[in-house]
Amino acid sequence: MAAARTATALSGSIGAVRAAATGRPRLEDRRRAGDTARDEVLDAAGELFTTCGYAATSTRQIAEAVGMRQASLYHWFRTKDDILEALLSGTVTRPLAWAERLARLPLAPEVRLHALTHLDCRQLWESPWNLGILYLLPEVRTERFARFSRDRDHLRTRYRDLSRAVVEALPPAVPGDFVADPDDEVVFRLTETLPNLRADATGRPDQPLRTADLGLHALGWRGDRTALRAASLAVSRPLAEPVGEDGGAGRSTGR
Amino acid sequence: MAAARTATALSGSIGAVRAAATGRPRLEDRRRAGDTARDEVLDAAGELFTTCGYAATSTRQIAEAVGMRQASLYHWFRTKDDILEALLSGTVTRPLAWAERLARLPLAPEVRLHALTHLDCRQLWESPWNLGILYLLPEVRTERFARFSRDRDHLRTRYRDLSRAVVEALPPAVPGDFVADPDDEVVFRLTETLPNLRADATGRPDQPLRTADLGLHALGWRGDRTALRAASLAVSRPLAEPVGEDGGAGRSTGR
DNA sequence: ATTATCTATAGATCTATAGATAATGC
DNA sequence: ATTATCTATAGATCTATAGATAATGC
Repeated sequence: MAAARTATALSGSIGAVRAAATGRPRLEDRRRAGDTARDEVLDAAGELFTTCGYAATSTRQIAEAVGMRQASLYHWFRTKDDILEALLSGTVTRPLAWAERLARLPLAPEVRLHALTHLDCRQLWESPWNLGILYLLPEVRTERFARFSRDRDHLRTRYRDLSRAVVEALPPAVPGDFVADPDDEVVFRLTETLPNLRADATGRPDQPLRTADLGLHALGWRGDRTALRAASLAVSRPLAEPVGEDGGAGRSTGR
Repeated sequence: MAAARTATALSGSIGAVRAAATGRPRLEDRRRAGDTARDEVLDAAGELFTTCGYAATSTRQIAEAVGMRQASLYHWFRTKDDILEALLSGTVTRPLAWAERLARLPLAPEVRLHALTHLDCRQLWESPWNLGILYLLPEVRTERFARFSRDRDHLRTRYRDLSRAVVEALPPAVPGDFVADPDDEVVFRLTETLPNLRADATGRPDQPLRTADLGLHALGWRGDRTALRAASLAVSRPLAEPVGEDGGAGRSTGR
């Protein structure tokens, strides 16, 4: 409880006091976000993978960024792949849980979809590193990361189901209307572009909310936007919390 | 003219007869699309970079895929980076040229935008390899590829200018309408998702046309879609041709 | 003479393992 | 005793260069 940290106050991202550590001490001071060494590694790897690329980042660079020796990484991860997988699956489990819970709440379909989009986009937009750009790494489509790919496919299906529900609830289309065949993938597609936007550093702070609006609009939904936003935000807040708030906490950086 | 190729009939992608080659002969037969050895290398690298990743692909693998020795690559490219840059800039010069020419044609803004989107998407969709997924490689945001990034920014600006012209020509918004502030980046964003769609092998064959429609719709344009398509296709056809048809020619493969 | 390939290799890395060591916990 | 680190290194690989060689062109 009283135990003072050897170095910076940076234990956990929230400044909580860390218990005195067991094991041989590091040569260098702690400098990374995360309560465990494992989290520190993930933080450093997140930065390096998103800025320099996966294969282009060596385990030595990761270790240096953490402040430990290269070989010490292997106490926490069996292989380099495992580090990438941990990062990837960390981004998809939460949206999946959100989708599941939203599906069971008694809400209008457009509120469900809007809330999911908003939550998902906010995570992509505000997480410490722009992890979304890792999705398209060719390496990721390898058998090695099949589990992650499957999870992401599930998420896509959630989006599609919700989109269909919204489309079915729409008033019947005027014949000759522009979108006779609404594209039920458009919301997911727009969500997927957030990492691009963020990489190009073009975005404004409210991009997640805008994207959620835009998606529903592209789907053909034409209700009262203000009411929709309010309802969606009301559901989002309690949903976002309990899963753990490591995400938006720390830095605002994150090319 | 008569000169028979040593091996397969695969000289050029179109089966044209290649002149007898100067220089020491290869140990292995030709097997790649492309008239010059340089093009063969680009074809192989396109496949490997998009499926295995850039840094994860070694120059030896590229050479093997071409059927030459690793060191021979360096007769055509100074470094491995140069290969990636050639592939990248190959995808962006054409859309830029299209945008430039479209801007000078006397057309309604929505036709210009639709045509550009359609052409650009078709290239992304039909080129032998899914080169679009290379855009997000973290390596690409390095100083090394600044030229490409600048070109792509120009293209984005073209999209934005055209989008603004479309939005300005719209009938004045009904107050309280969903999109009071149309997002003039949405068309470019949707175009950017084509590589994702293609990577996930979800798409239908008319995806480029659908995306062009979808973009205008998301922008708030509500005209006669059939007429728009027809006008856009009419402009697209002559524009697409003269730049050279290496793109859509060859295989239909291309994870 | 020019060109496009070849063989051989230097020098730099990179991942992962083996085993030693310096803390705490019991 | 357990844990988290350290040092040292094996073995594989990778990029790029130097220089030889086998064709065509003049």
